[in-house]
Amino acid sequence: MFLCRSKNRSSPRPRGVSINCHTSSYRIVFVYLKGVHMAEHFSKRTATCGSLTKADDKKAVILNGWVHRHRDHGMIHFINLRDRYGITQVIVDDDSSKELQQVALSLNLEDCISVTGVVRARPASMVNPEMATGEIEVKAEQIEILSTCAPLPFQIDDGNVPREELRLKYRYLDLRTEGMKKRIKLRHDTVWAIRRYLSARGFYEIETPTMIKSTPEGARDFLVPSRIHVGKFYALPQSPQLFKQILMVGGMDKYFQIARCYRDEDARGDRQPEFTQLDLEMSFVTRDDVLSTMEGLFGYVFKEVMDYDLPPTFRRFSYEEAMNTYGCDKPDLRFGLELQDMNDLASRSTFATFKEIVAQGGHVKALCAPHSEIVDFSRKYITDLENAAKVYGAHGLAWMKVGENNTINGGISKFFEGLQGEIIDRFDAKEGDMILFVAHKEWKKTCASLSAVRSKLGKDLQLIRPGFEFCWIVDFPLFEYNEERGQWEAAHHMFSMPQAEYIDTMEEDPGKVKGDLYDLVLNGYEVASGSIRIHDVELQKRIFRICNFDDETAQERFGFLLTAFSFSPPPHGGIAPGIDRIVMIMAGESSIHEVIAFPKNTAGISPMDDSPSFVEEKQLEELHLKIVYPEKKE
RNA sequence: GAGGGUGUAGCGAAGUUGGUUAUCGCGACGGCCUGUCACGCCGUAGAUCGCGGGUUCGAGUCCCGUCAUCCUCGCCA
Repeated sequence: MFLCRSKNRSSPRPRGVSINCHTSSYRIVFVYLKGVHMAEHFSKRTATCGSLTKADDKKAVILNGWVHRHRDHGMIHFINLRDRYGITQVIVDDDSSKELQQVALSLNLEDCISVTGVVRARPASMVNPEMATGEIEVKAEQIEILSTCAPLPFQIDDGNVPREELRLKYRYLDLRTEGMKKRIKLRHDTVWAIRRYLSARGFYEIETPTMIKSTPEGARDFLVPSRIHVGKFYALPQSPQLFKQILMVGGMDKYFQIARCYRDEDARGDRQPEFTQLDLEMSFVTRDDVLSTMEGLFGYVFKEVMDYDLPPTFRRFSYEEAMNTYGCDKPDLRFGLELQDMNDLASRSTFATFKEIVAQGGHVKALCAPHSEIVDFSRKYITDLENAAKVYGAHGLAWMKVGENNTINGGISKFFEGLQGEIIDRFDAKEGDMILFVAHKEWKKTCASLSAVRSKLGKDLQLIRPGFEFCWIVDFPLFEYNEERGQWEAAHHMFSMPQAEYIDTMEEDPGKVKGDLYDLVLNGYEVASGSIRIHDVELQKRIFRICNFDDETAQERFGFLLTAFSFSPPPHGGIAPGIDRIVMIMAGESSIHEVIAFPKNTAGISPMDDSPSFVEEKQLEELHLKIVYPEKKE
């Protein structure tokens, strides 16, 4: 295409000057630069919009970018030209040619242009200290409009953030904003820091298939129909779990992968149908090896990417301890408000409701909200807290206030005659504090409800310290009883190792068995989950049986793993940190959408490409599929 | 599957106990301006108030339904 015009190369142009040839529907521009003759569609940049400084004074440059702003003062135009690297002020004034002034006049915001010109240092009075390139500007000699911008559906850069629906529909415009660029860079930096760290420590990055056999437990699978094998389906992986274990059997020793995972469940602010995990597995390790590898990794990543110092090791809580102290298994340690067990005092009180719940084996827990200048502990506010608790099953939220001279008053205080001293001591409560109680037959619901109250208080009273607080939650129960299905299920997954002391007798009371399981928690979010795996076929089969998988079913579903495990698997374990969530927290955001280039909305729809969509009848025929629509409800 | 919030001009918002011609900022368009940097000044256009129905003399406002979207519970080994 260019060859036929190559003869024009014989007429070199002075540096920075170009000629537009309108010999075809597009422009061909010939640029003479650094002694090289080239035919190009456009004047290619010699610098970026963030790179020029005073040291470049008088230098001839070409910049490519978008018109970020255009200030037209009649005989002088200021054009803020933007690219990924920054913004540079371009100037067109009365020295400029009529043609150039004409072009400047015709510029619209977000037009993509190429500016050929000369850098000049700004006089002291015109320096803009707010701008990285505020000490210089580029006097334009020529401006080419590379492409024009249609009327914008929303403005690219200002305080008015459009509703997310629009941002997602026109994500390419949204990506041009400073915030998105910063977050995409943060994600890139994070992923590359991870790769550097792990590779330097002997980990191999290995890809595993994204079309795999469907495994029925856990979340719903996304299915991919096979055209060749009628009636058969691949599944998209919920995680590379089985493959990474098999990589260990294959002697890969240390593996990681930035892996896309798919779960067909309802989305949330911190959940997408497809998401990215750092999947990682190691051979010949115990739990503490995995934990310290992660501590080292995140210490490195946070230092490299954010210059933030993490402690060399993270606090550890057993599952039970975390639940009893914070009410949940992903506590936000950036504030206190620890829970206290109140069963003893409740049963010594005259409060029938509490006494009854304790007598039935239930739980009464409480926390102490400190006196606050920000929030008035009014009846209305207590009702707000109560509603937060009720979402998680609490029937109500009881309260009492701490008065002067170690007294308690209001709410349920009258039932605690003679116990006020003990209550106040237990919380080290001060005048103006409020003590809040949740009582429920179920331990988990008591914890979860009061945890919701704790979270709301943390936010409302502005108790949350800035920063990043990691912790480990360990010793999770290995099994959970599913009331609905009337059977035991793996709390994490069926490949996790029971702790040694439970192995011999685990069939007797599966509910008591603790696993070699661990979660990594950051600022109240679960950001990683892992375990030491079973590497013994017989033990694996016993776990399957407890989870109501008979040998035949287990063989059918996981036969390939069991077969692999008959060939001397090493002891191994691993973990899978969620990249989206971690980068989200690093970015100080509350939705993973903000750190994903093309996220789906809460309904699993991608507003930009409008997926999912119907397919051609012919495609269905090839796959031997027929859609049976659900009947509409009356 | 359930509960809650939101929907007013291209974008972001205001709109009182229901009451005249629905307001403001940004943007767009036209004009003026030689040092701005969120430039400034003058002017113009732009809204079936998500959609459908109801109550009322009168609905952006009240009621019912519906759609979209966000948050939450369930779900997410």
